[in-house]
Amino acid sequence: MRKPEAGLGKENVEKNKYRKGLWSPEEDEKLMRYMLSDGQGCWSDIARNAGLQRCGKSCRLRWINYLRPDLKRGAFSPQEEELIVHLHSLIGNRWSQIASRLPGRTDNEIKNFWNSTLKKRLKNNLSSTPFSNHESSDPRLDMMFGGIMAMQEHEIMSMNLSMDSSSTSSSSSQLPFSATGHNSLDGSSMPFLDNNFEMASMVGATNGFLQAPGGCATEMGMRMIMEERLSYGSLEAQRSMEVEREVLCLPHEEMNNRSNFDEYLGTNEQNLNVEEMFGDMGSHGQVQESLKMGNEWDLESFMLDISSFPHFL
DNA sequence: AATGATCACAACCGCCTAGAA
DNA sequence: ATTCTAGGCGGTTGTGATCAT
Repeated sequence: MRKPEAGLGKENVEKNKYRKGLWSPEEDEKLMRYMLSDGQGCWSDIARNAGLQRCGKSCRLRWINYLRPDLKRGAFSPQEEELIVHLHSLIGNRWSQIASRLPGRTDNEIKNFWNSTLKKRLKNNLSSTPFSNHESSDPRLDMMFGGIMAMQEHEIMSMNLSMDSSSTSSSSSQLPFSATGHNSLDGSSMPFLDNNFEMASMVGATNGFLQAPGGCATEMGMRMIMEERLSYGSLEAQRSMEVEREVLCLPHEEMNNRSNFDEYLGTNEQNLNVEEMFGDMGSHGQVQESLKMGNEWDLESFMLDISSFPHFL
């Protein structure tokens, strides 16, 4: 539940000047008209000049998420869904980054779609069998997932994974891993039992990406990544990883239709490094910081750790 | 028809960062 | 160097619509 209104301090009096809640068609029209005719200046000025009793922040949100002319409306296409799942498996809850690869879609829209639809769908897939009813193209993959999912809580906790899956505040979202070294893999937040499926994003992290803030990669995403790995020879595996890196740097135009995207995946062999990939995410320093803290995680150590489980490989 | 449950999505909140003062 | 402000982001909540009973 939302916190109750705080007392009537000066700040609250200031805040109360502004209207809240759903936007009326009149307000939409005012903002739209102002933005299309003279949409300049900071958002608080825009709010004032457009004659709205809204704070600038609210206007910004409304414009970005609803009024912007270039927004794509309607249901997500299967290609978009697939792309969201894939990108999420790689970078987690970085909705704005995911949205930047889906022209006409907003981070809010994708986040809502994920939380209300995709997450549930993936969860249902998971629960229909002891592990999943997903038919892997490679039996090794099913063994691997079976092994992972069969891990007991104490076994997982014994893995020296210092990751922060709390992600309940955006402060944690600013750090790829917990700056405090806090290991949130306690009994209350098992990576495979909550909605986040942390381990999947850890595998994503092996592609050269850091684990997403708050984890939140999916089993399906993990499978997609691992299937790609297994579908290539060892030499090809490296190329696959680079292709994934490329995905996150695709210009919008490349994503506009699936055929372009497929063609892109099939032909582009450029090398990119993490700095290039994440340069626009402002996380370069965080990447370095995370590595300094010794919180990095890699597939090899993951494989070593889980290879000791009796039902694995 | 009434009511409660569920869903989808709009909007807000709190935090962070960058840049200006 | 510090403070302030705007903008950006992810998490969370509110609300209307739809469905099930």
